[in-house]
Order: sequence, then C-alpha cells, then structure tokens
Amino acid sequence: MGRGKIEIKRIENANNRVVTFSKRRNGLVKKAKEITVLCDAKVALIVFASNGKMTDYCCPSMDLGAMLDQYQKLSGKKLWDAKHENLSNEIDRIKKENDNLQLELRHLKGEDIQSLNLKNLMAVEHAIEHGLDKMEYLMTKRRNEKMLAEENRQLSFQLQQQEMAIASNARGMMMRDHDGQFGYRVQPIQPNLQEKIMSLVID
Amino acid sequence: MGRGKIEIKRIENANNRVVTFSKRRNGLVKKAKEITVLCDAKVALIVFASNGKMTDYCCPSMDLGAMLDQYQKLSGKKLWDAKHENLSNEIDRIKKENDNLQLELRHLKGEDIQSLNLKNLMAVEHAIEHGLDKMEYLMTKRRNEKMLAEENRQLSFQLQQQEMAIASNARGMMMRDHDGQFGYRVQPIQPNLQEKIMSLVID
DNA sequence: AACTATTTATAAGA
DNA sequence: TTCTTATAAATAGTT
Repeated sequence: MGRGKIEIKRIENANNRVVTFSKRRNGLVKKAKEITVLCDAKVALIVFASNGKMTDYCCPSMDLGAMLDQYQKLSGKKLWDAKHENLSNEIDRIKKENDNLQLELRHLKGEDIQSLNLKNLMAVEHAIEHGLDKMEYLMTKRRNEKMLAEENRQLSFQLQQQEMAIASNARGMMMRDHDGQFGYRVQPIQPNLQEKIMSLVID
Repeated sequence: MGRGKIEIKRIENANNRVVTFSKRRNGLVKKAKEITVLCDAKVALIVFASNGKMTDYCCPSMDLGAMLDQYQKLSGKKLWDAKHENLSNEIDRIKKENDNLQLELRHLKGEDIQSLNLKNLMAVEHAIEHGLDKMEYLMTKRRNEKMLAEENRQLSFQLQQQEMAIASNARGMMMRDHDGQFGYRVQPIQPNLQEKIMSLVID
C-alpha cells in the first residue's frame, strides 16, 4: 500500500526506517483501538522503537495488570508468578522457622511439654537449668560489682581524709624522714575483701 | 476498507462482529509482525475476543517478561511491583518477629543477658523458674503414672490368682451360703496406695 | 509534514 | 470458516 510494493524485511535506510516506523505504529494503534470498539475486544499493545521510545495502548475496559493476569491464566506462561513463588516460598520458610522458635520458647516456659518424650524433656530441662545458672551468676556478679563500687567509694573517702590529715601535719612541721618519704602511709581497709570478691568477677 | 464504509462503533450483529474480529485480529497481528521486521521494533500484543479466547504476539527479540520490565521502567506504572512489595513487607515483618523470638529464646537460655536490666533479668528468671516447676511437675506425674501402671498390673495378677482359686474351690464343693453369694471375696492389696498417688495425678 | 499513486485490508455477500 | 470482490484505508515514495 503505497507508491511501490515493499518486501517485508528490515529497511536499511535509517531515515526511511524511522519514518515508516512512525506511520505504521500509528496505524497499528489505530487498528487496535478500532477492533476494541467494533468487536468488544480487549487489546493490549506495547511498542518499543529501536531508539527505545515506547508507545502503548490498552483497551479502556481492562487495565494492563488484569490483562496480564488473564494472559498468565490462559497461556500457562509465568510472567511474575515465578518471582512471586520465590517470595512466597521464603515466607513459608520463615514462618516455619518462626513456629519452631515459638514451640521451643513455649517448651522452655514449661508449656506444651505434654508431647515431649523423656529424652527431650530432659534436654529442655537441662537448657533451662543452664540458663538459670548463668542468670544467677550474672546477678551475683552485679551485686558484687555494686559492693566493690561501694567499697571503692569508702576507700577513696578514707584516702582523702588521710591526705588531708597529712597536709595539715606538713603545714605545721614540714618534717621529712631520711630518704624523703612521708612518715604516714595509706593502709587499705579490710585488705582481703577485694581478693575474695574478685574471684567472682572474672567472666 | 471494504464494500462499504463503516462507523467505528460496536457492531451490533453478533455474527458480523465475530467475523470482523477474526479478520481484523489477523490483520493486527500481521501488521505487528511487519513493523517488527521492517523497523527493528519490539512489539507485544495481547488480544482477547469477547468470548474470552486469547491471541498474542511478541517480537522474537525480547520475551514478554522483559518487555513488561521495560514498560514498568519507562512508564513508571507498577504491574507486579505492588504485589511484590506486599510480600516483601510481609517477609520483613516475619523476620523481625523471628529476631525477637530468637532473642527471647537466647535470654531464656541465659545468653545475651548482659544487656538486660535488673527488672527484665528478674522477669526472665521468673519465667525460667516457672518453666522448671512445670517440667518437674510433669516428670513427677509421669513417674507416678508408671508406678500406678505397675501397681495395676500386680493387682490384676493377684485378682486373677484369687479367681482361679475360687473356681477350683467351687469345682470341688459347689457350696453356697444362705443368701447366694460366694464365700470368698476379692480384697485389694495395699488399699490406700492408690489414694496416695492419685493426689499427684490430677492436672 | 503533506501529497498521492498504489498496495493492502476488509465489509458484505455467497 | 473461507472465498470473492468492490471499496475503504493505509502507506511508500516523493515533494
């Protein structure tokens, strides 16, 4: 349909190709619209020019998403179902993991344990007892740290008191012993308490 | 283009409509193929007849999935991305829940408890102790059930022995007392043992 | 982007 | 559906 007949093969002249594309693309969209109206048809059309520019048409009675859903149903081909399936599988996997965690948690809390056999029951009990030990240990350690801190505070206070006493002594006499050391020395209060506590603080 | 000019509006005659659909659909696909070849274009075309039957064409150089990916990029419209997003959100939600469960589990097992404050630490400890109680209770109960079953077995055995003794007695004498009862009665062995155990079995 | 000679598509009829 | 054919519509090459 034109001044001359053409073969249906790639148009080598780039300019002609672009012009022809433009004309035929318009024709194609027009015909798509016409069949939609004339025949109650549903049509979806996507066209990319070789330069990447896109044109699309979709009948007004159905959106492209719905068209493609239908396409997948009727053709059996998968467009996004494959991706969907992956995500769905992932969800199932995590949910299952979740259920297992929930159950384990319930077991540790002593719930739903009727179904456990002796071996599993003892394993859970062992886990619980071990947890309890660790917990007691931590709490004891924290108590001791608190005591240590308090002890520290007291020692610091006493040290300060002694230093003040020395200072006031020195102001009065400025006396030194033969090797230049102060005559007074600071002695720890309850010198073996820290030692006893420290054995608990190692972790 | 035909014997007469037609208006572009729905063809009321159903037969004509179907025939015209068939002709024009072929024409549309043909033109889609032609523009593909002539102009290096990429074309995807889906047509549904009013009876639901589907026809599709996709250029050989790109599959429909790729065409639609490109469509989404260039148009900004979402076809399946919305559905994907929902699923992804669901996954994130469950993963977070999972993490919480994992952490709670670790806490009950006495792991990662450094970060807990005293209040939480005590709550976890309480949960553990409660779980331990339930567990001990269940194990005791099962032990008792086992004992009961054993006791039962013994009682049944003894009962059988007595019945056999009675039977052999009766065979020898066929003696009855004045109100028609057998002279021998079955007495339970250790009659108060079951009572003692049963108090543990109620749950 | 128009024009127009020609090809192509197709409406109506069989 | 398919074939036929008169006619409408599309478009290739030109301006």
